Amino acid sequence: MADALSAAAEPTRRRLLQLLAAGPRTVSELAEQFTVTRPAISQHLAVLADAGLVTARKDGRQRLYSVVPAGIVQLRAEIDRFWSTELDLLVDDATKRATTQPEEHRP
Amino acid sequence: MADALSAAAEPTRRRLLQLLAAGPRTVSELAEQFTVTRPAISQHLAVLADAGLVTARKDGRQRLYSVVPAGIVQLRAEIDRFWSTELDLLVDDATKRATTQPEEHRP
DNA sequence: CGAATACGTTAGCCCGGACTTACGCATTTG
DNA sequence: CAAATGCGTAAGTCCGGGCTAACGTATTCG
Repeated sequence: MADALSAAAEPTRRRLLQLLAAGPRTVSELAEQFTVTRPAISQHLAVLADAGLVTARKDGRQRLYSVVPAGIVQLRAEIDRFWSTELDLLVDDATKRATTQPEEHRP
Repeated sequence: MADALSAAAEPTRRRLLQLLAAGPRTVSELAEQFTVTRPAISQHLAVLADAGLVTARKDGRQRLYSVVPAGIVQLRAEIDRFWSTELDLLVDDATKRATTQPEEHRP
């Protein structure tokens, strides 16, 4: 099982996860949203599946892909582990400076 | 300026950002923490700089790299934009099931 | 049964990315 | 000034990732 964050970071797969977050979708439905071919989408889905982020169940001749909640939790954990407290403090600092002290550049 | 999330997702660069979050570091200090060579780290730092996530200032013959708060804010925004409400709900669901309803699998 | 549909899979291409080695440049130090 | 240090950069290698085209497979439908 590959690194969930690396798998999810790729732009096309990022978008796929967003689409699947709204509910299960077939491969064709997903492929419609992109300019690349359907096989390309299938391969991206395979990467996401390998990372434990999505799963598919057969439905007639369709394959219905869904997000795997446990995988999403895992992904969230990876993001949070990356996003250290120090980075949070930097964000707080930056937004505070931008909102309360807009004129701090003096000669 | 490249995609901040794609730039930050790469494992080595992820780690670089974490190290820099703790405070400014020289290239050599950073390179010590990795097995790859110093030029490799320099190149990774260049990618992060291109994405607006880090910056360097000259200090004698050293180059002191620091995190750019505005870039981190931008990165955070990208993550949040990716992390849709639906994904949040899935996480809530999954954790709730795991903590309050551990025995929900019945025939 | 044969055609059509909805896939996954394979093979192959190609480009980019991660890496190393070697070098060049500025700066400090003796 | 010369050596040493701390870098960035250039050149070249290599491998993997994303893509397409073509094919194989299961399922549905006429």
